[in-house]
Amino acid sequence: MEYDFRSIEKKWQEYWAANRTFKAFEDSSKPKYYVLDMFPYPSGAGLHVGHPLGYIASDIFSRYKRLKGFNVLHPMGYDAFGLPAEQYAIQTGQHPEKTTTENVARYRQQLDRIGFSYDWDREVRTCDPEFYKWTQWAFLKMFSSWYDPEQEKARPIEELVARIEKTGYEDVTPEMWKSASEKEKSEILMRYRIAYQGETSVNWCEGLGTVLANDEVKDGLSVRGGFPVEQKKMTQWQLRVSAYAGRLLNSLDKLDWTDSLKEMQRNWIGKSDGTEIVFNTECDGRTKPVTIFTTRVDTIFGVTFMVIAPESDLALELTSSSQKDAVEAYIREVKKKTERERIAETKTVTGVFSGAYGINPLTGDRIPVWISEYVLAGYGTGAIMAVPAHDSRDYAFARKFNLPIVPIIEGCDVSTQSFDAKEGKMCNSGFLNGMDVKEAMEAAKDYVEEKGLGRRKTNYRLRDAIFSRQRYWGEPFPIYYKDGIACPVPEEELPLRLPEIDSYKPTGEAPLARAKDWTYKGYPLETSTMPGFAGSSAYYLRYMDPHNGEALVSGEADAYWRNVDLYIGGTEHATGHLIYSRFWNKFLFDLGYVCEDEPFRKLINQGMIQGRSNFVYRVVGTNTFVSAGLRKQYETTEIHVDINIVHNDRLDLEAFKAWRPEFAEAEFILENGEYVCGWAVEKMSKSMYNVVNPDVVCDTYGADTLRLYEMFLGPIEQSKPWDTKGIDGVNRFLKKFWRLFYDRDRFLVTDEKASAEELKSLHKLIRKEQEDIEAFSFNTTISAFMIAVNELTALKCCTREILEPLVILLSPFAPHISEELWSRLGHQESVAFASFPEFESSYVAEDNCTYPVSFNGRTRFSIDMPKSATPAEVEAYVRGLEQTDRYVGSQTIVKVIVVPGRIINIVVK
RNA sequence: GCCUUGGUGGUGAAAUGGUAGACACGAGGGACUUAAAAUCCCUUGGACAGAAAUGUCCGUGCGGGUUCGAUUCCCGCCCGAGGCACCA
Repeated sequence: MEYDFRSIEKKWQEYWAANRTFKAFEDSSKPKYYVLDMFPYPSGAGLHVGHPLGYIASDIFSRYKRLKGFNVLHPMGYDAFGLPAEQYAIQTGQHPEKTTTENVARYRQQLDRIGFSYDWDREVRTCDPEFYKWTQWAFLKMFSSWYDPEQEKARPIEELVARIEKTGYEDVTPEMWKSASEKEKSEILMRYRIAYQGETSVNWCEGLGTVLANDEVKDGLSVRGGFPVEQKKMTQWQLRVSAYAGRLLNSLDKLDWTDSLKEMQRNWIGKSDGTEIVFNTECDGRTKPVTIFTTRVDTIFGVTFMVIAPESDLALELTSSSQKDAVEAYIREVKKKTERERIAETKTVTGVFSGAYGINPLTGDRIPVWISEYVLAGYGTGAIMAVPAHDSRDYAFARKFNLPIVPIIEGCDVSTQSFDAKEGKMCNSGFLNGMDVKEAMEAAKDYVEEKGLGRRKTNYRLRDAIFSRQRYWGEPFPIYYKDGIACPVPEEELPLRLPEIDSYKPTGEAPLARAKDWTYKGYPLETSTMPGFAGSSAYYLRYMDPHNGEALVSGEADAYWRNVDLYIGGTEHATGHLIYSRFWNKFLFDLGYVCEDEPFRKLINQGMIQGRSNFVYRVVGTNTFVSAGLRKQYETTEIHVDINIVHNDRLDLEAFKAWRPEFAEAEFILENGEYVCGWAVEKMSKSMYNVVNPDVVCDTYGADTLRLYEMFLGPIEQSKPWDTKGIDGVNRFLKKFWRLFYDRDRFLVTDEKASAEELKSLHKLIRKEQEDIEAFSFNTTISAFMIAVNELTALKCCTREILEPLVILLSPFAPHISEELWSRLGHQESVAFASFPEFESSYVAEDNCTYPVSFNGRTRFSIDMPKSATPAEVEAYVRGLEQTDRYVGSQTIVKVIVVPGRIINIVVK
């Protein structure tokens, strides 16, 4: 009986589905383990071989953990709201729900063919009202909470109201509150709510007709669609993510994520410790204190001017009547630029003098105030003190506008560039003179605080997330407007279902504004919808308790599953989803809805699988194609050819002729009787004919081969091109594995005792597999498997004692063939319920081993010693050779270095 | 510019201070077969010497350093990938 993967895989996939083999229960007798994949967006193109890379790795780990006695939660779902479905709806008029449902069905079919151990009873879809009910619920919780900086956590907004009524809060006094109208009260609270509405400069994308979050914009273009993005002041719903900046930064330390990813988040959060300090300014005889932020107060004696951001309200306030026209013209100029232009022009220095002067609070110097776009309104206070001698941006500005440059560090040369380094001795700096820069940085901060001129301040670059989108295919906001006041739709009324609309075409207004009766109790409902990251921010919690109608997750389910132990997905979510999820989770943690303050303990980023395109070379002006090796002799054009008609870079000529009508009469110039195609690594895409569908691999080789091959390709974290060159190797391995059990129709397995050598092979493998899986080095595990199977084949091993554990060991990697052989070994239950075999070192230990002996690193001869010999014993033996051995005897031994079981080196004079 | 990564045969890669290239692909040779497929065996980093067994030298992007010994650790450069980019 040959290894017939087709029938085997079909049989076991049906068995797993029918028996709910991988259904997870809350079982407190076992330790839990939660393995999660980043759920896919179900696009129309279907799954390609890149998607399953991470899914296979997580599935292997899940199955391994089950064998190790853990109760494993391994769910899957779909991130189903979002722009592509809506764009498609605009083009075709089809309801996004219809295309989404179709795409989901296709994804499911493709996923099932690969044999994943998902508990499909826990599937979630973000566009399902029963799911987005909880997205809306979380939003309402954020709406009715504020961030208490003293307790450093979110609290119900009622507590803030109580506090204002009693003692006042910040600049709101109890009297003000008492006399405030409903509308004014609403406006005051909006300044504190975690989910709030506020005017801000937003990324407006005309092409998509919506605003976008910072992580949805790259190089001034929208990530989806690549349309230009401009800055616009608009009133939008926002999430106060910035309040959590410090906590998001600090708890990174305890996460088991890669350093590069943590670093990306640290940069994105962008903490900087500095000082806020007040400069008095005067303008047309009026004075006004202006607070600036700096990380280098120590350079305050080198300040020669100040700069205000053009978007800042201060810009016009500090403009003198004589400079009014110039400043207004400059601000208009700046506003006109798109984000992309501003990025492109970062090297050009622009600015205008405001007409105002500031007073240096330490020196009393009178310095000019300028306005320039290199200062950002959204960071710090939107105003800076400029120290051209020690800041490269200030330096460029001072050079351009001929402002003085005063160095304050001894011996530095600022004739061609600024001296930014934090080293040297201070000079020209009053009481700081003679101090080391590092010392001066602290001394200056202390001084400013003591004199009451300013205070230490930590700033973050992380901005609040803009949460509304003027689109259709997203979660509606459970907010209605009563006399212009935003009011929450009561929780009991959730989900607030997405209404039907006649047409998806953008008309400049939000699509929901066209929906009939989009009202609550006669009041108009919010017409924006939530962004893509809303639904993906807490989905991992929903998997714990997916059918609960009363809560996002019950206290019991949450207390048992806690958080995700292993999360696998791409790095592209580093500054989006992975920040928002952490924020969302911390918020729910603050209110006591979840018991862990971080959602994902360990995170692995799988690399991208790129496409490997093939080319044929058409001789210009003919229908003749020349093989790649000979193309230099002709003038040719390169044409992408469908990789499905190329094998190992050799073109299937007949298939090529049949591929396109225009190639039916094609002629070929061959090398060695074959047509060799050129190749290149490119993004996997339809237009380059390099997309590999996993179904095709499953058809030709089987799912087990696909799984093994994707893992054998190299380390999971690494990006690499898809290349089926080596796939025959793992396929051969599976056939060999099968032949350990079957010689044609003869079942070979016996109950004989295993030999010492066979046991050694097995136990070496057990140890290696355990170590490698824990370290996520699946490619080396598979290598170890190949070695073991080759050894056992050579030994003609056929004992149950060896083969039974071997099947268990293979099952995480190639579950179908393992199930089949497991049942043929006479087991009634799935191999998933077996236990991982125990490693016993006694089988592996060798009696003797050979030490290569080298002198000063050069190998001379070898000695045989028992493996159990200690380094001291080996050394004593070698020194004993001094009398008899011609090498050792002729030299003076200085030192003998022994590494157990490996190598011995003798240092001689 | 800054941060994070990575650079090893024809190819994917292994080895994280101790015999570099495990394992696999591809290639070449052989066995079985009428033939093909499948399967199995041998060779396969480079150079040199030898009839052969075998031996010697070189070799992990480049240049230094630490060490008895470096792909691995340190310093400086070159190249590729990813991220951030007027954040004061």
